[in-house]
Amino acid sequence: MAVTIKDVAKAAGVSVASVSRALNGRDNVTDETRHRILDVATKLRYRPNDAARSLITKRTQTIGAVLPDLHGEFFSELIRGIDVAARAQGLHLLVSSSHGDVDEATAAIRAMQGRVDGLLVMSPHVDASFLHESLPEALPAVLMNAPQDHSRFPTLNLDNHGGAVAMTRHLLGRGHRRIAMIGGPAGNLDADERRRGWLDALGEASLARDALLLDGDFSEESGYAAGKRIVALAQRPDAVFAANDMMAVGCLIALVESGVRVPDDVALAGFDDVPIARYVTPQLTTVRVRIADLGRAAFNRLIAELESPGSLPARTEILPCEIVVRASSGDA
Amino acid sequence: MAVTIKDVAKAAGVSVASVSRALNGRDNVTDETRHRILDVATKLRYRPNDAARSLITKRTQTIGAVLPDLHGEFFSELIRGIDVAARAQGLHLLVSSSHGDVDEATAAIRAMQGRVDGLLVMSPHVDASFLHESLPEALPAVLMNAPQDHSRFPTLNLDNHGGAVAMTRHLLGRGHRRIAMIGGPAGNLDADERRRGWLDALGEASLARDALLLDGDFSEESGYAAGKRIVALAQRPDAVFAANDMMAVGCLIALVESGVRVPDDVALAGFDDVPIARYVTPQLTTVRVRIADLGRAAFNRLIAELESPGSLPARTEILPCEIVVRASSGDA
DNA sequence: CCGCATCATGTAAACGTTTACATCACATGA
DNA sequence: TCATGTGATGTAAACGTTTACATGATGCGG
Repeated sequence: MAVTIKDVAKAAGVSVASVSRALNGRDNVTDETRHRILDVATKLRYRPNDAARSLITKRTQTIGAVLPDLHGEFFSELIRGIDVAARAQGLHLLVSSSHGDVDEATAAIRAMQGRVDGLLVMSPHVDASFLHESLPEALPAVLMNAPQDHSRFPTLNLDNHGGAVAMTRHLLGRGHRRIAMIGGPAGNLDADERRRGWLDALGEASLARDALLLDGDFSEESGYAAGKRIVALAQRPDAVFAANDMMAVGCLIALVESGVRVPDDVALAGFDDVPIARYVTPQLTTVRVRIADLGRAAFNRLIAELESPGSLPARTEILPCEIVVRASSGDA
Repeated sequence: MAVTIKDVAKAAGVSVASVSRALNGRDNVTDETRHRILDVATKLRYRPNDAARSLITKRTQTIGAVLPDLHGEFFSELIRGIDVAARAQGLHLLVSSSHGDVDEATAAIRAMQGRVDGLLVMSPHVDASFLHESLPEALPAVLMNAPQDHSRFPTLNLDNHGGAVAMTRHLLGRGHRRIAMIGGPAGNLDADERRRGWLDALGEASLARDALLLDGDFSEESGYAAGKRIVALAQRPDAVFAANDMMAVGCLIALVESGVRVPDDVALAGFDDVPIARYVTPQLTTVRVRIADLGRAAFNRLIAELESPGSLPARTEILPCEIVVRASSGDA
């Protein structure tokens, strides 16, 4: 029923080959015939069948994004960044998000096989190396926030460690000595790196020995719970560094509820710089991660890989973070 | 290079037809041969070629989502809702977002043709009817937040009008009489409906005559600007109803900066119930829209359409909103 | 034991492209 | 004038499936 290349060929009085050539901008077609063909094609509202085209070219003009169960702003920034970049290249974007664990992500990748020309994978799971192994050999892929242990794929990571070090140093610089951390979920790479950075910076100041680490899972609730625990502590920390902003916000609410003043009694810092960080009172000191940049960089890397496969070494790139000092760490 | 159905057939000692039948769960295959085929297939790591399959079946197992330039939470909630629902059905999700105007959206739809079995389209543009006309006849589609003027597609809308009426009544009930609105961008359907609801509710109270409408465009900055204008007003309103939360937040910041107390001097309300609404001080009274529900409902509608085309009438459904009273409207 | 229905399996066409190769017209140079 | 090169166009194979139809075996009633 739909109009095919044959219909166009017939109507234009040429062969299908010529139509194909004209439409794909090959140079071995007379300008005159090309024009005639193009005219007919638009007149007939011809649209090439993508499936047929993919079948023979083995290209889908689509890239896939496999993402973990990210929340809110992070997620939208990332997807939007990738989407815009993809559209600029005339590529489509197939997404599969909210994968809680490596198994789900692996399944998603498997399902995308054959539907995409390349893959953008974010899997902040420490056991993600297994996932990398299960990525098909032939499919170009770029990893984000992935463990960089001998992966055969280009990888882009945030400088979680560096950011955490910088923030901890900032708090030390403000004169704080007992700097507690609310950690992220177990098995999460970002959380691990941030914790490590905090510890390292404390170590520099010879304060690592009695460092206080509270459990958290990146949720606001877990931050709130941690805040309540802090309030109940015999000896309160001077400062609390939450492994992400939402936990910092939860903690802030808990502290305020209990009459603990921020930053006067306890300084507070987060990580991510989500929009909310600027709207809480006091505004939250945090580490800014340029998530849109991450998405864009990963996409560009993938494009490079698509255009000349194997040309780039599969090295790991680290995107810097910067600390953003606001009132919650005693800005004034 | 990749293993095809022929390889499986050869290895299993059967014809390609039998392999196809076995893999697709047809019943006209002996259990014994089916097992053998399945065994061979997994052993060979066979994966059907989607392009070839699509070519003949005319199905892509993919649905497309065409979205406007939504921001943050809205966007992620929606995509995530659709994604989860799609994956549950074994469908893939092709997204194309951040379309500022109808032309971009139309282009996106055109590009998706042939790649998707159905379309979810959100286009809160008042001139979207043109877009509907350009949707291909054959492609099932469900519209969200669309003008419902004789569209031939099922449409799901939020009850913007009802929500605005309810909120305005709430403010009136609190004793406010001069209730200003910060409006949304021109040509935006949601903004229009919210404004209309506000005016209607004022009309009920015979207060529509000197209603004060301030310009805005849904951005925080425009809310801030409106707030500054309000501060400068000779006769300030008792209450401000912003057409969305981000403008309400911007306005709040402007008011606080100028020493205007909320809600004591001026009550404030927003629309959307984005997460930030709960974190500002005072917490923001707003209208909750269940965006995830909208996505899910639209998706289910689309699935129904896919399974039995034309069975459902293309009627418009309105999803209710509920008002959430918090401190900014004088909760205490 | 024959004719017939039933049912598993095989054969081959079809889906709509791209592209290697063949063909053909024409210009060029000797 | 003829061989040869060039460049546009046509022919047909190939891509990897699904499926209508053909085939052949098997079981059954008469």
